[in-house]
Amino acid sequence: MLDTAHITGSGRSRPTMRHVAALAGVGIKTVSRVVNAEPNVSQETVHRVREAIERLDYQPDLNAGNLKRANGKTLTIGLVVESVANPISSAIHRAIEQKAWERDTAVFASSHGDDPIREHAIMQALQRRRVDGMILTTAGGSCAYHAEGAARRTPLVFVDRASGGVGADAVISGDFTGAAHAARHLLGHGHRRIAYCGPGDHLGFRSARERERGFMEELGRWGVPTTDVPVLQDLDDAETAQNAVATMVRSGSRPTAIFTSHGPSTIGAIRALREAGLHNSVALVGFDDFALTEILEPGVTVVAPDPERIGQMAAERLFARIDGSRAEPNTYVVPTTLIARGSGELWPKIDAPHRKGRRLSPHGQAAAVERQRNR
Amino acid sequence: MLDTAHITGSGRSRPTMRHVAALAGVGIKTVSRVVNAEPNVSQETVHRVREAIERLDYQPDLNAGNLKRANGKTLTIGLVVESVANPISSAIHRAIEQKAWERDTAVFASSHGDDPIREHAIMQALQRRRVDGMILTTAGGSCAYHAEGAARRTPLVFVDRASGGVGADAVISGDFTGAAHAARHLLGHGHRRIAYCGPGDHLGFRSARERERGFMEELGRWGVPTTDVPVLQDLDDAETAQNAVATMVRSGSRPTAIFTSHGPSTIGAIRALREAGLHNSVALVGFDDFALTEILEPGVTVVAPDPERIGQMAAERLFARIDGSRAEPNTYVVPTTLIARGSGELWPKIDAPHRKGRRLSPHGQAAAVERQRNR
DNA sequence: CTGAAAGCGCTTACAG
DNA sequence: CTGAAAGCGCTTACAG
Repeated sequence: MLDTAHITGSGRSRPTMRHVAALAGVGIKTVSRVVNAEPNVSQETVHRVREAIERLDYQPDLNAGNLKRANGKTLTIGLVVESVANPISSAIHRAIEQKAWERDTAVFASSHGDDPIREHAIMQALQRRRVDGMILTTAGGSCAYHAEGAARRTPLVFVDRASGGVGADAVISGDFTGAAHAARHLLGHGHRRIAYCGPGDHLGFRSARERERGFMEELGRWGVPTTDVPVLQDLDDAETAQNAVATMVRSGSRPTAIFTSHGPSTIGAIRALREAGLHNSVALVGFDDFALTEILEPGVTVVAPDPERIGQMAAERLFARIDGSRAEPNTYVVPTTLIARGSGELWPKIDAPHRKGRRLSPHGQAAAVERQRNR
Repeated sequence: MLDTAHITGSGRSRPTMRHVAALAGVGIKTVSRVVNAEPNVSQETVHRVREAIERLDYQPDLNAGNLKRANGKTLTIGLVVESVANPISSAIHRAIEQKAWERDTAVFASSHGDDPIREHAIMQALQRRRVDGMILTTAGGSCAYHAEGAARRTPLVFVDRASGGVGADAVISGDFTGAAHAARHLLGHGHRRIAYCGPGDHLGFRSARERERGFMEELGRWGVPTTDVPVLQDLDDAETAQNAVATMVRSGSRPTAIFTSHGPSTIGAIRALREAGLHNSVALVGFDDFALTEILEPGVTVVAPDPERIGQMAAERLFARIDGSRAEPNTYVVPTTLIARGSGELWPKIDAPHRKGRRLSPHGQAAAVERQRNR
């Protein structure tokens, strides 16, 4: 008997192609043709089959279809990030999803919370689900070899954080160039004593190191010796950053400007400067952008990454691989944008021998939001 | 021949249970037992099979397994929201994903951009993929009947926006109560002339209307006639809101306080008040919370929803349905929290006959962040 | 403790 | 233009 609908207990069982075929009075192959819009079916048959599909509210089972389908594709991909709630990750997600939608591909999204074990478990699960490919912001750690293994079978693209030696494409922000741009911007506004504040690199991410390098090398080019740079490291969250910056600005050798190399340290620095009443005296440029920074006084000058572009490119690279590309794995760098909002355009107020007597520039007025592309 | 690995062109084909069985010298059912940790396999056999799995790097195909599996579950669910990049949605997503992970369930996430057509297409696609259930922030529109149809076959829970008449569970914010709380807060600080600013409800969302109702009714209870309330509607984005509020505060009958009923209108109001130099004179309470509101001066008092809790509850409801619950569909309301940061604690500076001569309360000093649970 | 047969809902490769 | 047979990689229901 075909009609098992009324004997299965839990919510009538779904109709299958055979139900449709029986109702339309055709073979299942004909139903398959209609469902997949294949040619060589008479108008009238198409019509009858469509009617049966409608009547039964038939929905083809994609998973069953994939099982024998020639190309072996499931039209699904997996996205694995630290947290899907992170603003940058979710912007990346949105962009990837759009590209995927254009290819009828669905996106599994999940968070590993920087736990390499969980990252590995998630990737295993995705492979068991036979995703066509994966996009990964890796938790790093010492489990890179897992990714290596995965990449052998399933196309893999790294986003936002580098591939850590795994032979796969990666799409990341221009950390080095962006940080150098920030340094140049502050140097150009007369600062020579500029503090570096950033997170630790205990997770082994390249980003933090690259930002520090970019910052330091630019200072070096302008003749500022590294030993003259106050460095606050391991500021992993806003509170730690706030305390550290507060201590620093209270000290004798207060910097005239601060570069913060990630969001939390920027927020901490903003708070510390406000609390000390120095937010209009000590210049600040932060890496990473966030909401409301333009409402503060002064507005916060930032080096903004471009998560939409990162997501787009990652999706493009992944789909190219899925389509069979055998090109050498490459790392793609998406340029950042320096957005001047005021805090980064303050001229040194104290200890500025090289620009003695120079006053605040008009940019210090905060309102002008000029955008400069970094090269 | 079993070993087709070296003859398939595109990246050696994956090993199957039969490959493992052949290598271990057992039947495929035995491999199946080991993979699924079923009992009644000798220690030694388990060991041999495990070794073969390891050697071949075998990964069971979950989709194939699901095909005949008794319970018919795929251990996947779908999340459909306006945009996965929206902070509230992504926080909800994170919470859902956590609950799902505990059940070995993977989450498809996608955005409909408030397009009902796309919403429908996404839900269709999810059903073809045989998700066990769906969580939906609906685009509304007139396509509610689609959701109705979907809910008949696949468990469905609405989040963040109400179900619009579809007989399904919903988990939403306490819009009415939260807005009433905001009104009460401002009334309690001496305000009687309080403006309402919010988005239009052209999309048919209940939230906007509920927030307006909650606000108005509370005013009514305090003896403020509705006709005395300046109302700015259709402020769908920050820019529109900024212009409208700017015009309003320049007018003769400026309100002493403003309630903004969603994020963009709050941002617009903040900008307009700052531009007019009134941010320390006109009180402001906004619905929805966002980053950095505590750094502004004064800090922005908000009625904050609880997306984590919303996501958790939505997942709990969905999984209960998936597990067979036949309870009456219900709408669950997650309470909001009023976070006092300064802007909502300003006392009226002009036109405050009922509290003549009363000065700024100490709360007006901004720093104190007191949290009050609304009832 | 173990495995051969049947079948999940489709697609493929054919034969009419 | 159409459909019967075989098979995708597993699980189920049995029989040993």
